[in-house]
Amino acid sequence: MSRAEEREEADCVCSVGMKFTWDINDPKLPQVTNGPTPDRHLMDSPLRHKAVRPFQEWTDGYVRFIYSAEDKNAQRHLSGWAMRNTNNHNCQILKKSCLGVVVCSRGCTLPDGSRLQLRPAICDKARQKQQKKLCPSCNATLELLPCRGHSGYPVTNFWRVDGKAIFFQAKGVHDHPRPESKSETEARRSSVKRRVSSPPFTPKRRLIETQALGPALLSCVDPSDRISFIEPNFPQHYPAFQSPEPYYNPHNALGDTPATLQKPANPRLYMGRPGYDFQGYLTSPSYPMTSDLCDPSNAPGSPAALQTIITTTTKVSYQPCPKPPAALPSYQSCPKPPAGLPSYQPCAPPKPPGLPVCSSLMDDPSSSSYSTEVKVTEESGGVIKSLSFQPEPLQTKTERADSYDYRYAYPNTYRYDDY
DNA sequence: CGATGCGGGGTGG
DNA sequence: CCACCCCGCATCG
Repeated sequence: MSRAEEREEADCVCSVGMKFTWDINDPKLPQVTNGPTPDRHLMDSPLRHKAVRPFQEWTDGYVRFIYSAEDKNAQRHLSGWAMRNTNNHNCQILKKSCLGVVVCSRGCTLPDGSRLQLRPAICDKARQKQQKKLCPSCNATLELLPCRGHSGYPVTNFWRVDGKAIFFQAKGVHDHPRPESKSETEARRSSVKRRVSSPPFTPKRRLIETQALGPALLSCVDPSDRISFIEPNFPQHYPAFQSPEPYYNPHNALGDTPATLQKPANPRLYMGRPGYDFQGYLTSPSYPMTSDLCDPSNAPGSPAALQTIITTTTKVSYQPCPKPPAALPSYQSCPKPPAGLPSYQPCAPPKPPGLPVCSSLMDDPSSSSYSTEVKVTEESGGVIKSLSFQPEPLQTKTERADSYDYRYAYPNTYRYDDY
């Protein structure tokens, strides 16, 4: 996607020519084009045609994407972050909230210099079990760093199928390191399984596997197995450097996700946890925050004000899962879709109560760059703005010192684009 | 075994 | 009312 196009997508111009954009709760969502390029002639319409984009595994910030209904990853509502289903009592919009990341309570450093960042099990039960395990590196207990990136609550992701597209909207900025991607976790799991099932201990092979999957994979291994991981010469690609993409391919048979479009996590996110710095992140390229609030009245870093705007969109202009019985005659009930189909698929003509007026959310500006720190600065000039209290990316490397209460230390980091 | 979805139900603002 | 959370149930790989 060209620079110009990126710009156009992030076109929340808060002025006379205000260009509205969609919100996951909108009664009517933009139509989607097949091609990658938006229809310029309809740019001024809230319902202007939009183009689908390649799947984004690691979304962050207040962003919105439109994927092709054929996109396998989108169909599965995947995310690199560990997201669990959250009941929002709306069968048309699937809501998921972030579980955070599991880390070593002692914050030890792995052989490769990185830190343990496990993917929290989605299943509650499994997660509890997971937390009882010990750090594969230092034997300390594991700890779940909850996500509080959305006004103190976990970052939420919303999915909605509409027409030929799958709409995705995220709210909040992850205030914790990335966990392993889902595919990595799965890979590790199967790897461990293989190992267990094959008696002959083969150090060589294990090392190879490890290198392929990254240090974080060391985690859930049996303590007895641990020693083999303390191998020197550990590849240093995890977590920050690796592109999630390679691991995603297994799920990406259709190849709708150009690896080149992947972007790493933003180092700034972690300022929220001063006690936990991640070298990997800090050295990784950054990308401009994907905030998309454009209402000047929110500017002054008032989480409260911000929340107002943000959460406003969480509610729906839709009927919560229409119940067949009395009431809503004009609505069909949400019939259970045939196996395989998400039940939140549109099942009734959308009802438009309150039109979510320009939710002041602009369209996924995040996609605007997969560049490096420097480049970001260039591009963002005048567009991406940080709140005054927000330190520069690299300054976020708060020394973790000894204190470990990195949880409630700072408010969320917000960013506003396109004032 | 878990990942996912669904949806009933409780809670606090 | 709304946004969140918890929990159990069911399906599926």
